[in-house]
Amino acid sequence: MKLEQAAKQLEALGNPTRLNLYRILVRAGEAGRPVGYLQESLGIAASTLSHHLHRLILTGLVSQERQATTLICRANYPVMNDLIGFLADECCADAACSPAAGDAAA
Amino acid sequence: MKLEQAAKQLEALGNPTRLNLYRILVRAGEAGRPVGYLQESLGIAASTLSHHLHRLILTGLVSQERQATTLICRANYPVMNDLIGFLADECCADAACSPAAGDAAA
DNA sequence: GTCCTATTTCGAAGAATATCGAAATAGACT
DNA sequence: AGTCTATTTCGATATTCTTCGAAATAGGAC
Repeated sequence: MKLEQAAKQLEALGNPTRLNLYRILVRAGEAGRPVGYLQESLGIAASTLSHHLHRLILTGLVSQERQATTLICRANYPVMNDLIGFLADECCADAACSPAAGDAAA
Repeated sequence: MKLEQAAKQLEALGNPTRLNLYRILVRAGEAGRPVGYLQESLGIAASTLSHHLHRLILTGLVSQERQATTLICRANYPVMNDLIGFLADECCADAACSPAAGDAAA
């Protein structure tokens, strides 16, 4: 993954409203959630939600599928995994990276 | 980790300049890198770098140590690990989350 | 075709961000 | 004290983000 791409995805998740939104979708699993449900859960204006959703979709973290008049939103797990992979990769590239590595000083 | 905290850290990493900066520090390992080195590597104004560095430090992702007139910056691995853990956690909370899980529908 | 629900797009206002250069501070050396 | 290097703080500007309500579109039901 390119750094620019990763930065865009991190930025997309780096907003409390969007992270919350994304979390709901992640926890919803393959079933996904309709936009209306998300709007009620988050308690924000529909237009605001649409805006955030759009950003999440642009980065590939979320996808939508139409079911009649309702739009179902789903978290895109592979994309999330790539992103986590990027972070972990950078972290472990040249350095020791264990959760409790307190004495790794040169 | 709280969602607000995670969002702040993700936002901090969600800027190409800062992600690049952070990557350099991560790859530098325990040795860290002086601010001046980072400035040359990134090719940005010292004041701009200082600003970004400050944001990274505020979220706990980076820490500094003074060595005479030089400030050494280091990536804070445990914080990064917590963040990755948060993402992975959210991802795997209620849903199957394997890199190639294409048929995990309910 | 008209109506109804679900969702997005438009337009706007205020807040926050990214960036820079100039000036200020921190620490060491003479 | 004076000077030199390293880094931050200040002040300003252009850009981007967040949020909303109002109006437009998508799809189905009568």
